[in-house]
Amino acid sequence: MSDSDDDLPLSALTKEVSSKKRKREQADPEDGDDEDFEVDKKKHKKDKKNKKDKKNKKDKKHKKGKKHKKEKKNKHSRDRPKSKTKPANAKKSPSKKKGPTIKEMHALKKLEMAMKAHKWWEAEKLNEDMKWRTLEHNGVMFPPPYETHGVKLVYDGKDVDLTPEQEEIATLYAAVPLDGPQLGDPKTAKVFNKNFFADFKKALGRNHVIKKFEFCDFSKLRTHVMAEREAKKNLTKDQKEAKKAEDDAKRMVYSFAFVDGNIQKVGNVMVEPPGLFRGRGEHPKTGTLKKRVMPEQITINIGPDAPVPKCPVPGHNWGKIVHKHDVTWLATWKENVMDNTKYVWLAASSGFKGLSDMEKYEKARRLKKFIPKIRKDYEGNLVSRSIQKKQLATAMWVIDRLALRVGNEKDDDEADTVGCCSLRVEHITVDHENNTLTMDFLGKDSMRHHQTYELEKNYGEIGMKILKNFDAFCKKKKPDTDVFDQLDVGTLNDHLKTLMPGLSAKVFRTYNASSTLEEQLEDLDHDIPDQEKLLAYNSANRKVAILCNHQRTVSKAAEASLDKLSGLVELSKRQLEELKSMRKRRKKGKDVKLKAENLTTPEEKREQAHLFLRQPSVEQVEKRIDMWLKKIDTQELNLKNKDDNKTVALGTSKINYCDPRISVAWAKRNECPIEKIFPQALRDKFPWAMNESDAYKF
DNA sequence: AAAAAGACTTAGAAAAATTTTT
DNA sequence: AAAAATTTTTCTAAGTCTTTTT
Repeated sequence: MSDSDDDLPLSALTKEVSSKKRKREQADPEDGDDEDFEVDKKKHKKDKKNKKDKKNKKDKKHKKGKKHKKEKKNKHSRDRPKSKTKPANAKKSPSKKKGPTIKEMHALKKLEMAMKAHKWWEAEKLNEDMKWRTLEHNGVMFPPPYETHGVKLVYDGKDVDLTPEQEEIATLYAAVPLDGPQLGDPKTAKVFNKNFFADFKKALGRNHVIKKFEFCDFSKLRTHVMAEREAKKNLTKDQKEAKKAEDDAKRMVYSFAFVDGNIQKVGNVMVEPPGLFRGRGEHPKTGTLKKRVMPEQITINIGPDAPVPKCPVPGHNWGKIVHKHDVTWLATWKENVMDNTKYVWLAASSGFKGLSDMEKYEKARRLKKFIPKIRKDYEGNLVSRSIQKKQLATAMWVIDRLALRVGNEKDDDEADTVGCCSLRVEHITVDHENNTLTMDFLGKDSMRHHQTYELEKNYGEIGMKILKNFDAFCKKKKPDTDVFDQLDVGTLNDHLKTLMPGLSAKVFRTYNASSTLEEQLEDLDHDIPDQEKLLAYNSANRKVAILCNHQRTVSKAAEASLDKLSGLVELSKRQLEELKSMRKRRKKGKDVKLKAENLTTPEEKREQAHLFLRQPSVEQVEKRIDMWLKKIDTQELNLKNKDDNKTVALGTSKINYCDPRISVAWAKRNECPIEKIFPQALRDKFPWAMNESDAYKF
């Protein structure tokens, strides 16, 4: 967007975009179907008339928006830092200068307000399989073309000249970290290198000097990639800001769509750039070249009356234009590695995403009401004479009580991971002595699920039936055969539908997570610090994350910081001991070691923090002992918290599983500011939940 | 009926932004 | 002011489940 329209109102802003579009000429789609093309032509004829209609609509909307804006403003001045509401002042002071210029800020601010003004969750619903009436957007952004750098790949000790295409692939390889999840693990690295080299060779063509991966030396390229990264990091603050502003400006054009006349944020604006496929775990295709996506591969979904955006790649055009009212994507293409369909969607804050999210939580609440009936259903069938029924019942118990995913079948060219229905005998251990069931398998994203369940202790008679069933299902079977050989996901979900309309296996996880959060969130003293409220919230959140097996790998940095912290605790404890002996000495009137005068390094200062400058009284020493006891307490608590959290990812359940109204209600009841527990993105994602009453029950 | 395609949600890693410590 | 630590956002892979095709 050019500078000139930064200060225009929203209606004018969009008009400007549209008029740009109108000027553009739509070239013939290569093999686009005739029907679609017809519509485009018609649209061009109608364009002028449409413009008028649109303008009227927008103006109306704008007025309506204003009313909301006022309400918003009041609200915002309360919960937003001053610096954001007063950009005019902040702008002048050089220290506070950040993000877009004030002009751009105005435009963005307006867009933001317009988006927030539209309460899509209160709007009238369209009929069942229609997601939109009108849809306008500016297409998708493409990654910039590759720029060659001329740094050489060394083969068998000699520099090799590569074409730009070849150089690009080699450089992509050089960017893969040697200690990362792909190349850091010898087993994965082997597959990665094999797949990469197969594609690299294809790009090199026949009879190229490069024949063997082992003779390729990427170190020059690697150094180059590192240097570029470093250079980027070392830009001055101003340079970084300028670059960010420039990138944002380019992105801006593509960042918004109009759905039924309402402005909405687009999610993944840019088509995925070329790269080396980084599958998780032992993925057979890891390292495969993910090719650059050309406009001809892209299908655009847009309203039949909306102007078709111009393809931004010179000399190219969109593959196809469609007007599918029953889907929510703006663009789609086929990715070459797994042959999967990729989409451009609206952002999480949009009505498209939000509406179905709301429905998801309502469905989970409905399940809560149905759960007694459902349990009755499967508990009876746990002892059915039909193996099929028994397996179905047992699987339902696993999904209900252990919160496992359903476990669809997977292809041979995917990582070998499982869920409930695809569990194999090798994943199960039944312990008849303790009456426990141990599951050890790789789940989604190849995350290990390793749990021992105390079936008798925690689930009594039902638990014993489950144990017996697992034993029976695994007996006399090879380790690599399915536990539930008589059951498939389709059958299971079909059965669930008979128990509750619209029910499927995944709803259990939502229900389970949300009700666990509600159970675990206790009401607190209002006058404790926010920090402690947050801790309480996180501990409830952690229970949910553990239930759902949401994990993260401990980064090196996290490991180091933990070590450092435990070092600090050790130090404090040593100092405490020293203080105690100091007390003894002072009681006997003996002198104690004093703090050195000229402590320079931080370590020295820390080491001697407990010492005094002159001989202390016994009382003074005792006071300090108390201080140190408290200090150790906080440090140990802090350490324990971090340690408990290090392998657990709290975010996933917050974003995807926990009904946000539970959190909002809790925050209200406990006078905990919502931004302590929901960062901006979450507040934007759940606007429909932000005003929930404090009495909300899931 | 089975397989494949399609559309959408869910997921952890990595990058970027922000806050805290030095 | 720089660096380190921590939090938040972005990216895209990997699931679920429904619909369409064979």
